[in-house]
Amino acid sequence: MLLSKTSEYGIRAMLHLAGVGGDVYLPVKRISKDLDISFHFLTKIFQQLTRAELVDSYRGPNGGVRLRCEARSIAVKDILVALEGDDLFTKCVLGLPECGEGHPCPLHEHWARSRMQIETMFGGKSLIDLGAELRSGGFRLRATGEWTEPTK
Amino acid sequence: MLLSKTSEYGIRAMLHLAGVGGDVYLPVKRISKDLDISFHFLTKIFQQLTRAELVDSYRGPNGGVRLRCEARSIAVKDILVALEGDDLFTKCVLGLPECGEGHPCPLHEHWARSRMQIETMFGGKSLIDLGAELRSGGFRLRATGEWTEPTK
DNA sequence: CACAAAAAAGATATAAATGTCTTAAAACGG
DNA sequence: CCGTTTTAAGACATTTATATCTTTTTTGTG
Ligand code: FES
Ligand code: FES
Repeated sequence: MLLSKTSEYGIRAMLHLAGVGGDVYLPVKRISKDLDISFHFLTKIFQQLTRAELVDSYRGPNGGVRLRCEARSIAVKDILVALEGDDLFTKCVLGLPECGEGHPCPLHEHWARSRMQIETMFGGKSLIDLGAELRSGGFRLRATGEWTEPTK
Repeated sequence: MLLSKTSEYGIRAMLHLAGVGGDVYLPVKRISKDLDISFHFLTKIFQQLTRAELVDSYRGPNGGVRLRCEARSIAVKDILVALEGDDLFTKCVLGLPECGEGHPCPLHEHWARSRMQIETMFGGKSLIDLGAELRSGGFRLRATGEWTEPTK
């Protein structure tokens, strides 16, 4: 309910890249196998992330995708904004137009606070940091099995 | 992105009922006009809420729907759970099965905390209280125009 | 009983999200 | 220059969410 499949897959894939780290290109095919996500669907998602300049892509043998060097401090929030826009961080929880103090819905005050906490949660930690935690072990990015650096 | 239209409409309609208060039945037709929501769609939503025993319904002239007397302390969270299940309050933010400390995703610790704050936010205030605030004025439940008690 | 009001239920239509398949373009290696 | 690997792009299929329309059942009123 909270996030779309597109966002879920996108975040998982980006965290996978963050775990690998470095400046090597990882083929989308590889990622889709490692994380058990539909290859073609994931391709579309990475096309969006490439256009949003969060990843570099390169074609041909030894090609693939990797985190952008220039934007290594990107957070999960940036992925969400690139894939879905910033609705989650700006819109009225009841779907009313122009959320603001001017004409609040009955939940506005409460939601505005929650919304900020969510924004901090998604925005507070960089992919770099999350990638390091991932390498330190004990986390997963797919249904079963702990995360491990992809071999080859 | 956060809530479905079903949930948005359902919450708005229930808050409208809470604002009216009392034990009078309000026709769905009336609510749909007051809040500018598709009548037939809203009907389906109230059928769910009736089955979930959050509202009483009554057919025929002077019929309609009203908040259940027995469940006057219901919160927005109860509406959400009735209409969409408790995924928002239990599931992994990345969509992985069996969210828990046992096999956490990289966001688990962060999300688990946010999730609890969201649950508190939606669960903390009763519809009764929100209805009273609504009557005190200054809030809206539709695109434009402050909320007012429906006449007739 | 006849009629109108209203929820309940069912059928259908439309739009959006998700998923799959095919072709094209870029890059590399012989 | 040819074949392979890879992203990019486009076309299509399936499923789910949203929306509308029609029919049935219950209830009250005259
Ligand atoms: S107006 Fe509804 S959350 Fe701001
Ligand atoms: S496992 Fe992902 S939020 Fe708990």
